[in-house]
Order: sequence, then structure tokens, then C-alpha cells
Amino acid sequence: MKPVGVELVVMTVLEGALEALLVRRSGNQWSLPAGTPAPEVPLQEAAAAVLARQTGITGIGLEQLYSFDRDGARRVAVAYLALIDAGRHALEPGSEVVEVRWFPLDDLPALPAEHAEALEYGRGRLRAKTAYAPVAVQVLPETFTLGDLQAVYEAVLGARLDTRNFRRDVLGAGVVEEAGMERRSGPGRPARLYRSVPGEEFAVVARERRIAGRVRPPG
Amino acid sequence: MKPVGVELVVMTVLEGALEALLVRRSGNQWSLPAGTPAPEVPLQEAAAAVLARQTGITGIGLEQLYSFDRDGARRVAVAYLALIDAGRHALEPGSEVVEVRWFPLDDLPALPAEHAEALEYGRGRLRAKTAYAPVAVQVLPETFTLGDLQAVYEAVLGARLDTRNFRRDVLGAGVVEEAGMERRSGPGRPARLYRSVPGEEFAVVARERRIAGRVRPPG
DNA sequence: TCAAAAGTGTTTCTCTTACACCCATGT
DNA sequence: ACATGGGTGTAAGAGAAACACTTTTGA
Repeated sequence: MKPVGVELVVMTVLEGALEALLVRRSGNQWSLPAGTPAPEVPLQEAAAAVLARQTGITGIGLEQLYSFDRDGARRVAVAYLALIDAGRHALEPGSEVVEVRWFPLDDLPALPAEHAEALEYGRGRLRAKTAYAPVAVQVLPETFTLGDLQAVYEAVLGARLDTRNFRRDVLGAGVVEEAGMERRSGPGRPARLYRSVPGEEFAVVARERRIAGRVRPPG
Repeated sequence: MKPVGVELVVMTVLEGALEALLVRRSGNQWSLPAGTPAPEVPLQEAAAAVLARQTGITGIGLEQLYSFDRDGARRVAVAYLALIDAGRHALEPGSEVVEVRWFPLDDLPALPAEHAEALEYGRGRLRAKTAYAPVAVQVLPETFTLGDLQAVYEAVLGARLDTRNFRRDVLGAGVVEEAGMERRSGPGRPARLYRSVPGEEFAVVARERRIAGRVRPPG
């Protein structure tokens, strides 16, 4: 009987860059939040529970990423993926861990090789998904500007997008609607606030109109 | 310790329609080939072994499909997907099963709900993959005509494709090459035979040029 | 010579991309 | 008044889709 474990690839966007959530159980070894679910509890619930227990984060949408079965490992690790708004979730290390932190993907601490692999896999999935699903709204507060949204897309894709094309595509896709308010912050014209259209936040269906087209290298 | 099992969604194309491989262990209950791997064997190998043991099919490429964790189930089922050429694999029910058969997807016997779900999921994956990966060559003998290939695409996509566009796209993608022979069967002009370009059979990378474009309803 | 299947180019249109300026505000 | 970020339209090009006839064979 080969047993199953869960691990969590949780990402956010901070200062225009993707960051991943890691925990430290003891010593200097960082890792993904991970645990071993009991047989009677559904796997996704178990994953959510592990996340809550170890990091304090609750109430987020998890998506199954991949089931890793590293050679030599005696157990299978089912990885779940989430993209969330760090600002809405305070980090509270649970009793099993001594520290919880966001790390920029390009400045990670030493990780078990399998966890680094899962992170990389998760980033690839996000990138792929970004082209056809409005995943980015998950990383933003309830209302946001199109500039915010574009910044998230750019962070996830690792590429710069054209503002006018981006707006045309996002608005054309019908996944956001105007909130009827403005936000002003320092100099510059106030930005209109939008919110995601109810029921469209987690839509995974391919859309007639892609939100982000073919990506070109930064520059 | 929640245990893990494997199950196999194996499909082929017969007479222009997708068919799935099912086994009957006893009585009238059909199901997907499935089993419980030992801890020390890698999951994908275990899945291949289950398939070989129960159906006699060996040496095919398996792709992880999804890990199902049906509510109430005490175990996780990692499903693997394959699309193969039925003509190249004789079916031999192993000792664990009494019968192995291909069933058209639109004429399936009664199945456990979870297995029907996995089949449906597999069909969706195939459809999605068809748009950017040359999966279809897996279902054909070593040499085949472009007409054969188009028929496979049409079966997987459940849609009719334009012959000229299809040929242009397939040849442009560079995944097949002429075998330098012809095949004649009954009346009609003989068809050139092609084979898949070595190394491209299992290429999963997105291609610049898609093989099958946006799909329109049959008619 | 007829029926049956294979093979072949071009045109149209849609979608993607590239691109530059004015607007509203804070300091 | 100037610096800062927000917001807008259009033209050119590439890719996808639509479309009909000729070729080669078996019967």
C-alpha cells in the first residue's frame, strides 16, 4: 500500500514579482507546506487543512497541480496550487513550524529538490493558465485597477504587455466589471476600480478571446 | 496513511470513433484496468504493470491524467492516459480478469461512476492536447495516410476538419514525413504513406503552428 | 466510363500586434 | 508647471478559415 501525501505550491505577486510560500520546521531547512492526510478525509480538504495548520491561510481555492512520484520515494505527493493575495492573508506559523515566509522565486532558499521541482511546475501551470483563464484576479483585493491586473499578468508571464491591447482583451473577455469608484494614490490621474464578475473568478474554460496573447521576451 | 491506487484510461480510434479499453473481473461489472501498486515501485511503472497484467498491453506511453479522490473513498486513484493503436496490441485477459474489450465511448456498459468520470476527463484531455501536440500518430500503425491521420483527429475532436487546411498544417508542423510508398485499397487514387518523424511522436511542446484550429460543430 | 478516394492554391477575413498621444491629478 | 500614472484608437500584418476542381485508380 503506497501512501499519499500532500504539498502546497502557494504563490502571490509582490512588487511585480512572483513569490512562493515556504515554511521552516526547524533548523535552516525551508520547504513547501506539506503533510500526510488521514484516509477518511478528502485529499483537497486535507491539503487545505495542512495549509491552515502550518501557515494560518484559510479559505482559498486550491487546484490540483500534479502527483509527484519521485523515484525512490515510497510515497506519492499530490501537489496543489494556489495563487492568492498576500495582503488578505496574515501568516501565522502553526505549532508544526517555526516560520512562514514569502520568498521571491528568483531568490529562494535551499529547498529539497522535489519541492523546487514542484514550484517550477506550478509556475509553468500558472503561465499556461494565464493565457486563457482569469487567474490573476485571485491575487488582487476585491477591487483593483486595470494597471494592478496588468502588473499581475506581467509578473506571472515574466513578460511586458502592451497596455492598450491588454485592456481591450480583458474588457472584451467580460471577466471584470467597473466598480464605479476611483482610486487616487499620489500624483497621476485617478484609476477606475474594477471587480471580477461574480462567477467568473474561477472560470477555467477557454475563452473565445485570449487575455494575453503570444508572449514575447521582456525588453 | 491514505493509500494510492492506479487506474488506466486507454483509448483508441476504431471506425472513426473513440473507444475505451475496459476489463471485466467477474460477473457483469466492467471497469477500467486498475490496481494497487507496491510502495517501492514508481507509480507509472506500476500503472504499466497493471495494464500489462490485466490486458496484455505493453510498451505504450502513459501520461498522468489526474488524481481522483472521490468523496468517501479511502484511497486516491491516480489515473493514467494513453492513446494507442488497437491493431498493434492484442488483448489477453490476465489471471485477474475474465474479459478485456474495446467499447465505443457512446456505447459503454454500466461503469462505476468514478470510472465514467475518469473516462470523460480523459476524453477532454485528449481533445485539448490534440490542438497542440501530435498525439494522433500514436493511434496509427507505423505508416499511415494523411486521410487516416485526419480521421483520427476528427474522432478525437468530434468535429469535421477541412482536408486542405489539415494537410497544410500537419505538413507545416513537420511531425510527419513521407515514407515513399503508396497504399491502394479498392477504387480511388492511391494514397501516399507517411510516418511520424522520429523524436516527434511524443513531442508535447506547443507548436508555432497549430495542427487543428478552432473547432466547429459537426455538419 | 463511372464511382471513389487523394491530392492541390488562393482568397477572405479575423485576430494579433505595433504604435503615440492626451488626460487628470498631486506636489 | 511639471512629474506621474491612467486612459484611448487605428493601421498593418499574420494566421485561420472557407472554398471547388483535377488526378488516379478499381470495377
